[in-house]
Amino acid sequence: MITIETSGFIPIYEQIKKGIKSEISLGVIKANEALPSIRDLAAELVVNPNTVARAYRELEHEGFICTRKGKASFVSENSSSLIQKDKVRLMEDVFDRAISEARKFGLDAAEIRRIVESRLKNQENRGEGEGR
Amino acid sequence: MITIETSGFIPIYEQIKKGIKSEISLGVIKANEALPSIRDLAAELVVNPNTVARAYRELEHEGFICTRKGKASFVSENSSSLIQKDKVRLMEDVFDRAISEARKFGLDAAEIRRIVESRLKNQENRGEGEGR
DNA sequence: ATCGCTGTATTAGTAATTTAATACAGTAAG
DNA sequence: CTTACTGTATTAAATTACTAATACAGCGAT
Repeated sequence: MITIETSGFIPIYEQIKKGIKSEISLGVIKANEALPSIRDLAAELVVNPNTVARAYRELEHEGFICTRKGKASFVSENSSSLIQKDKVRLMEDVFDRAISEARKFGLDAAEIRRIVESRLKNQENRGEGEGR
Repeated sequence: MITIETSGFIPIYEQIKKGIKSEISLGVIKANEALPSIRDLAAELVVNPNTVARAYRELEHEGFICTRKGKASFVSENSSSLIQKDKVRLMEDVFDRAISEARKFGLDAAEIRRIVESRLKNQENRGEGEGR
């Protein structure tokens, strides 16, 4: 289930893209399976169909899904390996950003490790599947 | 030195706010010292003065700096303790986001620790003071 | 062919960010 | 007082993301 954060600065179509990648990565949607239709997903997320369409269009352009007009959008055959590479890059990026932000505030490696540990524990206690 | 990322999704005034907080936190600007003038900083960052003014206005509203019209904006007397609290909150937020993103892709705590370690090492090797 | 679903495309409107050009007001030095 | 610097305020324009309404085109079942 994809969750949308309207309060942040991250565009909805980016959140949708990341959400789809996540679901492919987790095997919630498998290769050659159909994604939800643009209109359905838009209704579910309470978002404009065009916003979902943009996410799908970009995912197609990046090779993760392929689209057959009139039928549906499908997870690409080779999505697994693509996602795998993308996942590594994505995660490196995410933590690089977090760490360099911490560095900007003068935290050293030890303090960063401490925070990560504390947040890992904190999130474990608040139930597994909850995004927020 | 504050760096602005125009390619991202984060508003410039937010980046400036974070940059100032960082410099206060690091002691680059100390309590009761004057910040660069709005026009100077705008020229340095190649940004509109209004954008810097907005950052200053919000920082003042949050209590980090105080402004004397006709003179300059100064770092607040009690900025240290304020920043300290804000820093903790900010860092928790940053790593919460990173971790919950990782969780969305099915990474467990061990894998997250491994990535954090690898990125910490990676950034050490690429010189200390570099943001990117 | 018609109906109902799919994705696609176009156009227009709203909201937020940023830019731009000004004008105003306080401070300090000449 | 004049000059030159501070921050502040206002208004308009440009840009971008998102929303909204609508039309078009492909696919498949009836």
